Amino acid sequence: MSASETSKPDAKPSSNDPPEFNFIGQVIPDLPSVPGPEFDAHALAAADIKEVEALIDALTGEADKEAAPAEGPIAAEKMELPSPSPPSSSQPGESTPQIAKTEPELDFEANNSEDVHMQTPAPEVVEPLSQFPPRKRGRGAAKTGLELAIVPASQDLPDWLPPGWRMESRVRSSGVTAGMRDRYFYDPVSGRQFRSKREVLCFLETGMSGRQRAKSKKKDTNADVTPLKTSEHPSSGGKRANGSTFDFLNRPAKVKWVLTDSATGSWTPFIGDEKLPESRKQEWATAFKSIALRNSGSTMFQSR
DNA sequence: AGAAACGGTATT
DNA sequence: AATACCGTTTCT
Repeated sequence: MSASETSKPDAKPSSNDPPEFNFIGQVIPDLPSVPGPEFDAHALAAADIKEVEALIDALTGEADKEAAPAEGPIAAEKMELPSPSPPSSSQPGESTPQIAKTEPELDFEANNSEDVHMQTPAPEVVEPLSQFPPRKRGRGAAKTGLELAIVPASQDLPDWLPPGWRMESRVRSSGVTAGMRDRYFYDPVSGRQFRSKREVLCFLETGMSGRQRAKSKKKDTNADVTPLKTSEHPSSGGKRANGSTFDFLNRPAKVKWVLTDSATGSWTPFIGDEKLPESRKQEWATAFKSIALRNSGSTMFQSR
C-alpha cells in the first residue's frame, strides 16, 4: 500500500551526519518498571492493535502445533477484541471520550485448542542465554578436541548493540585463519543469531534480515519487508537472522494489555493478574514495538 | 536441513 | 595491516 512515505517531505537532512542509528538501542535503554512509556500508544491504538492481535494469534496458533488438528478452530477466531476502535481517536457522534481513563483493558486471550497447561509459564527470569553452545556442531565438531575459546563477551559489547543483546566471540581453532575471531550477536527476543553489525542493524531497522534478495530471480518488485514467519520457535534453537517474533517458548496463555496511562500511552502486559516480570517486559516491549513499528513506520516514535 | 566454522574478499 | 562481513563448506 503506502509504498512511498506519505509524510516525509524532507525528513532527511542527509547533509549533516546520518550516523549509525539504532533506535531500539536508544528507545529501550532500560524500560522503566512502571510509568515509563517510550513509545506512543496512540500509534498502537488503532492499526497496531491488530498487530498485537496477529501476534497473539501467532503465539497461540503456533504455540503448540502438536495439539492443533489440521483443521481445528485455532486462534483464527479465538481472538475477539472488545473494542478495536482506538480510544484516543475521537469518535464523531459520540460523547464518551472516556478514553483510557480507567484502564481500557484489552484482553487478548489466547486459548489453544487445549486448555491451559501453563498457567505459570514464566516462573522467573528464564535463562535466555545459554552461556555455552549446547554442543559442538558444524565443521570443527568432532575434529580435534577443540575447545573453542568462546568468550561470553557479556562485557565490552559494541556500543551499537542494543541493550539486552548478547554477543559471542568464537576463536577459530584450525585452518589458515585459525586464531581469528568470529563474532555472533543474538537477539534477546527471538534468539536469532546475526553474524555482523550490519545484519543486526538491518534487522533492527526493518525487522528482517536485510539479506533476503536474489531469491527469486525477478519477481519481486517490492520485496520489502517479508511477513513474519510464525512457524518457528527461535528461542529453542535460535535461527540465524530472518524473521522476528516473540519468545514463543515462554509465553503465557493469556495476555492482557492494559493502557495504564493514556496520556503518555503506557501499555503494560499482564499475565493473568500479574504484571509481566520486568525481565520479560523488555523483551515484550521490544517485540511489541518492533511489530508496531514495522507497520506504522516510525509513527510511534514521534515525540508528540 | 540447520548450525558452526572456515575461507577469502571487501572495507577501514 | 587489521578486521568486518558473508559465501561456502563441513558436520550433526
